[in-house]
Amino acid sequence: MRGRPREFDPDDAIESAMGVFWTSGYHATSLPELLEATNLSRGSLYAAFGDKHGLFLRALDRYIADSLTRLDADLDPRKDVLDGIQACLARYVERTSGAGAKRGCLIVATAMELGSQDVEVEQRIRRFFKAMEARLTTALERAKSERRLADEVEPSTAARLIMCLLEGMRVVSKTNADRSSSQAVVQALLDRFAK
Amino acid sequence: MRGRPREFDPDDAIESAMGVFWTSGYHATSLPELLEATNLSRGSLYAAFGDKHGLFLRALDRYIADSLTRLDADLDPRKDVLDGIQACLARYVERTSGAGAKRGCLIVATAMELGSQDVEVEQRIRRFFKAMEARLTTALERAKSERRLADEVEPSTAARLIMCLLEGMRVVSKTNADRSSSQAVVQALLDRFAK
DNA sequence: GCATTTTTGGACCAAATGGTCGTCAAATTG
DNA sequence: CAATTTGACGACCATTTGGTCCAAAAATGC
Repeated sequence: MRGRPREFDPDDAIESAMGVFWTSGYHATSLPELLEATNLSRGSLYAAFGDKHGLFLRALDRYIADSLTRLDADLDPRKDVLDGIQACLARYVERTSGAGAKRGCLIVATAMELGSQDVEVEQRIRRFFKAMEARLTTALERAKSERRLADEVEPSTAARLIMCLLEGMRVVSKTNADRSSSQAVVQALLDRFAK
Repeated sequence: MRGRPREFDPDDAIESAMGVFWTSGYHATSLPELLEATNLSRGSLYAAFGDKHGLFLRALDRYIADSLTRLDADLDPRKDVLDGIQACLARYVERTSGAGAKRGCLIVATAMELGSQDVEVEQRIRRFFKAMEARLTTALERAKSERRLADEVEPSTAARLIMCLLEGMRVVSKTNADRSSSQAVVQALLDRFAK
């Protein structure tokens, strides 16, 4: 027998929970906040996700998946490589300006808060950075083969550099958001690395 | 009348507290942990520092002061500019390798955890980044005037770029520490910006 | 030695924490 | 419809949280 079906959509709940974790971080988010955001009762939440930690992992997975989806869209191999990279950088400029800047990035915040204490989280963060680095490397290798990169620029190193730069922008812009300065930074980067 | 003098050194207590906050973050650090690390009783700690938050601010101030001191040592205007910048970068490579990498950076962690919720913290973090950016800018301007910088490199933009890159390295290396890769990144940076 | 001042340490507190559980409602299936 | 499975809800729980307070001790200055 199937029994009574769920009244709520787990995906919606995860999405809502993600928003709270994103805004407040893991430890600073309390169960009551999660319950209010998801419109769930304690019982339902625990039945569906195990516990706070389990729900957090689901929310983190969602955030990571979204990020990689966007990255893949920007670096679409059917588009012009440099345009793709530029689009990717532009997205980060956008995210490090205005209201979005203050909210920061769930991945960066989680890496710093739990990265070295929670193995399940650590795995996920590590994989994300590996994936991001790999995608950037692929794009840069393509650019290189098309002779669109400055000489002596090694794709995998440049990929790591760009990744670090972008994540660092998210950190700094948490308190020192400045669109034009972010803009100038990525422009300077392109000027130095692209032909 | 003077009354009974303190039995402990507040600076030592701050130092110990800083270590705990550095390892665990603000919210994840409990009073008992702080008491054990500082060897203080509740009463003494509250009399001396007000509350957990007050102690945290003192610890953060200490960490920031130490960081700026090191930066000033590296970028000493009496030394060769490029050597100074190189030393500064090398220090970050060191800090993003091995055990230190997992511990991360208290400033970055705090920026992400409290940067947009705690005004006193926000101020301190903002000032730190401003200070770091200013010092890098000054150094780069000096390099520029000595014609040691690649043409078209604008000091203040490059300073912001380097700062973001370094802080980003601390984020990424929290879970993906790799000395040779950090090394390669800063080398690539220098290759592209210095003459 | 005495009075005063300050520190110390821990008992104590209210509030909030994450988590469990039992009861009732609801939908499905035969 | 009846039986059964499952979900929803909120009361309840032990623990831990950050914080207060007070009695005792210790060092000072007179």
